[in-house]
Amino acid sequence: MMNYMYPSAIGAGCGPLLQSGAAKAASLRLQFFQHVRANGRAARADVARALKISAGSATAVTSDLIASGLLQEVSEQTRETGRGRPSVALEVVPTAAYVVGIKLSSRRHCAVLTDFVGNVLAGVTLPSNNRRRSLQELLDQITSLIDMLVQQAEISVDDIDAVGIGVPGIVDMENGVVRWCSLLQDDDVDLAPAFAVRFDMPLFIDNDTNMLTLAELWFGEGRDKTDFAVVTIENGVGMGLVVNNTLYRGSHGVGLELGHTKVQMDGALCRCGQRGCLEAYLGDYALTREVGVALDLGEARHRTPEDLLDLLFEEAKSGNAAAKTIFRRAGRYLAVGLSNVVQLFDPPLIIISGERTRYDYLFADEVLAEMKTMTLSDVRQPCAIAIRPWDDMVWAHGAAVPAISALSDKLVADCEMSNT
Amino acid sequence: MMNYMYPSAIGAGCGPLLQSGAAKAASLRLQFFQHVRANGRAARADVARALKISAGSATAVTSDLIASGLLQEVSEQTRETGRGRPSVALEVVPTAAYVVGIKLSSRRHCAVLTDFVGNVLAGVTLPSNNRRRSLQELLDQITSLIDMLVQQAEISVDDIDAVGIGVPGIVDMENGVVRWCSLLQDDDVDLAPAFAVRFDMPLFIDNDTNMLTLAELWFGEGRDKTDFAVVTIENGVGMGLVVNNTLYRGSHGVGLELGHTKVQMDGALCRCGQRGCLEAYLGDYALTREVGVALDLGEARHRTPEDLLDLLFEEAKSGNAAAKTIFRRAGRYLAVGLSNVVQLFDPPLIIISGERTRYDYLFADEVLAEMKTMTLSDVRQPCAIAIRPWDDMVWAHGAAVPAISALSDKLVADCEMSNT
DNA sequence: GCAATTAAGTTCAATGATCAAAGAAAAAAA
DNA sequence: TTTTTTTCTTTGATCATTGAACTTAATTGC
Repeated sequence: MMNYMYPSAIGAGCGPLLQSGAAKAASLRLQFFQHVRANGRAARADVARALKISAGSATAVTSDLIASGLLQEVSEQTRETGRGRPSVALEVVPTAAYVVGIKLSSRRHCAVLTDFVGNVLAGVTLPSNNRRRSLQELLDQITSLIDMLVQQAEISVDDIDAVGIGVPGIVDMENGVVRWCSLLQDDDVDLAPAFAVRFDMPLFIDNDTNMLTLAELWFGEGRDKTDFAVVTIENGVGMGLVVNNTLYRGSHGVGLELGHTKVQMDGALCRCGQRGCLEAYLGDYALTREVGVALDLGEARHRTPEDLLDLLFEEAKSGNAAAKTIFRRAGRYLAVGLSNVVQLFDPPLIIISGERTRYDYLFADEVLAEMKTMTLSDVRQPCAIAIRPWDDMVWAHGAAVPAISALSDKLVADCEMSNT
Repeated sequence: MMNYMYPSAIGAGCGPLLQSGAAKAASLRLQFFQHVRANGRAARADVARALKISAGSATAVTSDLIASGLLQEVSEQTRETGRGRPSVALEVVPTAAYVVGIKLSSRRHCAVLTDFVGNVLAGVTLPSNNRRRSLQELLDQITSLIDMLVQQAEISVDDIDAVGIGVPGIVDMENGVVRWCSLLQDDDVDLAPAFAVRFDMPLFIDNDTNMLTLAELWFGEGRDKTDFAVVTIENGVGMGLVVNNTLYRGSHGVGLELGHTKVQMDGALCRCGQRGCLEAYLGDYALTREVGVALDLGEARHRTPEDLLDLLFEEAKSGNAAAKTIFRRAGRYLAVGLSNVVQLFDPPLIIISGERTRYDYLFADEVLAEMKTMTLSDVRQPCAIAIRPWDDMVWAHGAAVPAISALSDKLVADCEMSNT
């Protein structure tokens, strides 16, 4: 007993070898700025209390940030009660920077222009298609989107300070390389470097599901949660995860593939080649597989899967029992997939989004009830489920987040330099 | 298009509302101390380079920590090469504190005494049983364990500075309350407060799987990973998750229940009442269900499930094909469960531990190969799997981690106070 | 209408953590 | 023995932050 030794100790000592991120804290100016942005408006005294800093520091920091044009005072008339000197609200200067967020997909591209506060100033879409394209073609499409935004918002391209793009695929964020993407002909495409040749501003790319998750963290219901999950149901079924207020990306940047978790040993064949994947029961090809049996298609037989699915949904809504069963079955598998997320991760909230959310049969009360049964134990609180009405713009909005975030870090750092 | 608004914005502003943990960084003294502990030994100059602080700061911090009795210089003779003045290694003073880690279970309790560096000085076990007991009985057993450790290590109880306990159940860490535990008669037992009545030292309690995960993070293969998962196969199947060097506990403190993820829609009945849980194929009752069919039991019929399982394993090892099939089938379901973890979290490493790891049929090459097939895509790197030889002491060792960690924080903070 | 009260914001000397630079110490190499 | 190299220490300087006193601007009560 005395000679117990931990089987595979790595070297001497104990404790984690890698410094946790908490090692280097954000500077006071950045914290202050972020707090004001998060609250929309906040007085110096409010921020001082929240960040537990002295009033003097608040004054100093504020004057620096105002001098750098990042914050501004707001003349706030509305004041019902309270004695003392009225507080002066501060807000982020919206025009301090402009940022573009883009969602690329095979159906249509989507882009928004936001100001420094994240407000959407313009939004445009561009038809896309299923064909794989070259890097140059994609860059042309990106350029078109930016041009359209510039026109709509009546600004100049030079006013834009950064761009974020979410792509359906696998991304090396560090180097701005698209490792694999259904839209591109080639693998390992140097998107960010190529972008830098055309535009004089930084480009941030990431997986599109991650961008949507960031949208929820920055603008949506995730804002007041430290941990939550986002499930996207589109062509495939993806997942985004926020842990400790931070997007978790997994170790290989592949994205979290809820669609390829197995819900049935030796189950239905999935297009990934495996059997029993959730997607094999929830993907469009899975649903349309049985359309011919449920519906008398006639000439509709040759439509695209998407159209077939819409047709099936119409039928189900108008009472076709066979069509309903197809959705019902898919819903049951979805319930299993979601319950697995709850069991494995125990989040306080799962947000479901994506194009397919319009097929509300998937989220019938009975489906959610089923999920609840599958996760409920004596002790577990039920996990909240939020279903987002589908909107492409949200993805594009989320794509702007890394750009806004990096830009704020940089501008606040510049402010620290100059006010020394 | 212009009137796009995020559907459910929470108040004004944007960005996460809760400050991420990075807000308040660890003090330099604490960082310095942690670095020395993590490396076992380190010279001032090494630490200064690693933490990117000046040599002057290193000297100042070191002298404070030495004065407080937390660090000490080591006369290091071994020095092969190098010019200049030889560096003076520093190490944590092992005797600066003593800590006890305890794992409670229905088979046997287990406890270790460690010094301040985490070295195990003594280890003891105490038989347990399946009966539910009162808080007082459990406290008596804890007292016995501590007494035995004190005797073995020839120290006094007063020398112990903190205790950590891992229990199989659901725990409210904050308040030291055991919400539910298979060992206790009652729910919501105030273990830590009751402990405080008997002993004059802090008690830290947590779920046992979390404690094992901490053992891997502090002493095991997880030390050099920022993210990894630990899967425990015992009576049930549990999981621990480390994200960004920090143990992720889930939002309800229920523990991450890999055992109750569904691997088969409408599958085998689980003792939780659901169908298709992984545990329904991997738990002891699942394996022994078919023992009667595979083996001619005779009088062995009335043995405990554990013994039956050992019998089955012996049979399989000596070539019984039917017995082998039982393990083989369980192994296949385990492969599905693990592949789901990989798909959902994409960790670089999964460590498998727990009592059942001795049934190596579960981890036959074909099982791991199957798992690999189920997760492999064109782009995903295979996830490393490490199988820990089972050892109760590791769990107890991990139970000491929160105690050691909290103690270091406190002692270093005291050091900062005194050296002002 | 006028003091008293309350709270926000400002100013400024004091603090203290950290650093840069210079120097002392201890070894190997020339 | 001298030079080089690296570690460690010392010291004065710097800069972010605080605490406390002060100013400003409002409400409340007489």
